Amino acid sequence: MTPEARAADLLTWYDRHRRALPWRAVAGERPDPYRVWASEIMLQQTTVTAVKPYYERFMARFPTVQALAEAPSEEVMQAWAGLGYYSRARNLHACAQAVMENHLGRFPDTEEGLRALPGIGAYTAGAVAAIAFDRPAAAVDGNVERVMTRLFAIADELPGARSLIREKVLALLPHDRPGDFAQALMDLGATICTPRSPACGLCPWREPCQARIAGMQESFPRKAPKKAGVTRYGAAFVLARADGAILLRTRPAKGLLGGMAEVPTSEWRADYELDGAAQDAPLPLSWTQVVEPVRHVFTHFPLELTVFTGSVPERTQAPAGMRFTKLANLAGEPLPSLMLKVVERAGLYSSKTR
DNA sequence: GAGTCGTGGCA
DNA sequence: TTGCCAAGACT
Repeated sequence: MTPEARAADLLTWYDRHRRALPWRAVAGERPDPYRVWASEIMLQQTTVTAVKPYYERFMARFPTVQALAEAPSEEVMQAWAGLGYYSRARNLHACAQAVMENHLGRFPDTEEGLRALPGIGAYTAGAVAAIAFDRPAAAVDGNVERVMTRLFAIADELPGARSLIREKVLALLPHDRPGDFAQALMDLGATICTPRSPACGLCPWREPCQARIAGMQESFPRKAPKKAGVTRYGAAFVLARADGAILLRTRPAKGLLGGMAEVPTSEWRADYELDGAAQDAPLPLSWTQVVEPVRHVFTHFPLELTVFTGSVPERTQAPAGMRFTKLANLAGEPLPSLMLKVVERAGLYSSKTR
């Protein structure tokens, strides 16, 4: 079977089974590059289910690349709060500004041009070029890696196998409908060629699939085992002022939770000693330890924060570099999920699902 | 190439 | 409950 015929089988399947997604143009209509790009950034390492509500709110709030570029960064971070990987939001904002300043408000329509923008790597450049501009580009994400390693029974471990996978995708690219081909490959991976219990019986590529023929579909792709991180510990201080405000500060722009809001905390270390926690408090006063600590799991380490609560009179001024925010205005702060958990554990706030 | 960087859902 | 991981980029 020729590569063209193989691609045609996938496109036929796609025409029947394509998912309707908020950022996806209806068949036959030209997608908005801004919306395609924004959705691709949000979808990096993030499930469709998690992205949907964020995407809708984000588009309502920042309808155009110009609106996004002109927005204050705190507002962008607030809109992203809870989605994770916050460098994406910082790069997203920087990218919008670069598009306005260097590209007259239009996204570049080539992989190379897109790849040069902040936050756009090999995958996203290919995806936007293909989906938004119908360029014959390979968009190799986790779905595509899974589909291709199975189709060709590629036993090399990831990420080493990426270049080979990319070659395989390029060899299959149809000269018409490359955008649909990219989306079809991802839909196939997301709905049929799933990590566990793939629905091979429904797959348009079940016959040529080398992994399925060997009965080994679930053993692809092969990945090196990742090592577990060491748990870190620390203290978090929830200070309530008599007027119903709590003490917050902004984290440094780069690094973990960069640019996001937090309650004051100690350092987070594997050997943190709770006995001396009072010395790490933002103010010297009578702190009350909450019995059950907040547990949170980051990608590379688990964290256990012991929460301390305290209260101060209404006239109290915030220490340098910190601020008091009314609980009623907490939703306007760029609080990551971890910090929402901390404030909830202190008994001061109850957040609905974001 | 390997480490950093979030979160929530699910088996 | 614990472990795994989802449309990756950057250093």
